[in-house]
Amino acid sequence: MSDKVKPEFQKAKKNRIFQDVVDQIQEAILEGKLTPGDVLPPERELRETFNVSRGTLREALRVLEQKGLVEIRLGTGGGARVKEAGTEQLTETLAFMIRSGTLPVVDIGEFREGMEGKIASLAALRANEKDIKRLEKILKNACEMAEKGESGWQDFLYADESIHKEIAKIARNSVYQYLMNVVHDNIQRYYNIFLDFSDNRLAENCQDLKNMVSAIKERRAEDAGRIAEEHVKRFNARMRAKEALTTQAISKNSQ
Amino acid sequence: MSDKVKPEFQKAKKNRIFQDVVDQIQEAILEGKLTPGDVLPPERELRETFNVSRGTLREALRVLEQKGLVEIRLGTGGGARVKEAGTEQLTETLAFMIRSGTLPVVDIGEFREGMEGKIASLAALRANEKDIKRLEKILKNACEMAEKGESGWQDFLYADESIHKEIAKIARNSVYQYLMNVVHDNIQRYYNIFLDFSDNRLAENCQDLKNMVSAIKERRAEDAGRIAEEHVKRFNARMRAKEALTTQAISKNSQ
DNA sequence: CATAGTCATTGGTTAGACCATTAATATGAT
DNA sequence: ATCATATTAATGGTCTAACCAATGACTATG
Repeated sequence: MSDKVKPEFQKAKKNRIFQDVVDQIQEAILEGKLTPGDVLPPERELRETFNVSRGTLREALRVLEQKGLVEIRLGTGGGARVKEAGTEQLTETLAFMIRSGTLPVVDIGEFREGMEGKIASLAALRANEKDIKRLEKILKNACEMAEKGESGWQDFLYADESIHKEIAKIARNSVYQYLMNVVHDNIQRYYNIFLDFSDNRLAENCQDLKNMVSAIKERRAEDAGRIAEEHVKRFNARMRAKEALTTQAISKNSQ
Repeated sequence: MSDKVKPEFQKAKKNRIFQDVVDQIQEAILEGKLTPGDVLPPERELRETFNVSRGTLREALRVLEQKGLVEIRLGTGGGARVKEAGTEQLTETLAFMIRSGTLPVVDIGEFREGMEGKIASLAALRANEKDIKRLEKILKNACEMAEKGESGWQDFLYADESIHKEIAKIARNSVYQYLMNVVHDNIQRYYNIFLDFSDNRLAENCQDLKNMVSAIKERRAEDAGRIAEEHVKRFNARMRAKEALTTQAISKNSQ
């Protein structure tokens, strides 16, 4: 039955020397032989170590830099520093996939429904008093903005974003927190451009937020999750409707 | 209130020429001026177009290649081809973050609980007859393997993976489907190494799968989601327990 | 003591050459 | 005529050697 095993190997990309250099340095980082903050020797020295030309070495450094593994500084005391593993790289790639349509926005929206629900549930289970206080403070601010009507609209959107991200933080799961941020920055913020005051239904949204925070405060995890999910679901439905209208208008114009 | 706006600009990375070349080509791809399959002119020609040295141009190409935007072939008729936007890049980055511990495995496990639940629910809503048939076929195979006891264990694991991925496909959401694959390949497969026959509780797992498929078939979305979530939750709990034991044993050894 | 200038270090860029791989084409044996 | 083999042109991969540009430390000068 071993013929069922899926190899999933990577194509052994030619004998490219710079790739070998990349692999060696990357491996050193993964094995902890190089840790964040470490500075690699100057290019002219590394060139000798690896016994490659400077050009080849630099191609390797470009790849490592693009992978987010090292950061390169200019001038005296400059050079390639091993970076703290971060999420910028992932974020950039995701952003590109969204912009280019590789990930359909409807799918992302739907994904967000489930994610926000789960996050709210977890937050309800894990919030401490300090968390609740911060949350209520932001909420108060948001609703004040909402009450100002159209003039407070932009600020409400900003406060709304803060609340969602704060809840993600309270859920204390780095994966959810990261995805939440990236989705918000690439989808919600994009959608908000097309929103106008009437779309936003400030009072309704504000009430949703209030209910959600209450549920979290009172540790009603299921409720919190359900409210959050419904909240996002309604938003998505409204955006889809708007999108359909836009598409319709465009196809009408192009006739 | 415009002082509240979060800029989130990127550091204007110095006057690096190759970066400018990267930006221009990337922009051309995003704008559709370059579409997948297009072949860029040879390096020696591009060098003149951008008025840079070949070395600089090649550094730009390395970055574009690393970003997954182009693929470079050798020999006559070779060159840089614009690639179909894919997920390999994202996958590689994620795999690195998991391997390096940037994303804690417990967080990923917890994330998976929610995700698998949601996927099962969606699958229940969207499965057609063909989907169900495929699913039942894989299920039957999996359970036969399970009944063989220890000898069928490895095959059961493989069939189990197939079922989960098939359900993700049925859910018809590219984001969930992608995340499911990446998590499975990087976490589940990793965990499986440490599993032994007794851990796997073949009969219990098989029953879970049966219940899940039934729920999907009968469009009981809530049930399907709950069963899937519980299934993963139990698995995670078992792995955490095992991990704690291992850690304990290690610290005992190192004393 | 402070300010401005000098200089060594290190990444960024250029130029030109040659090597290695690939696919098309020409050549030759059967 | 057909198929195998050798040639060749196109193109990426690598090397060498030089010079430019930014940076920070050191030094001289007021």
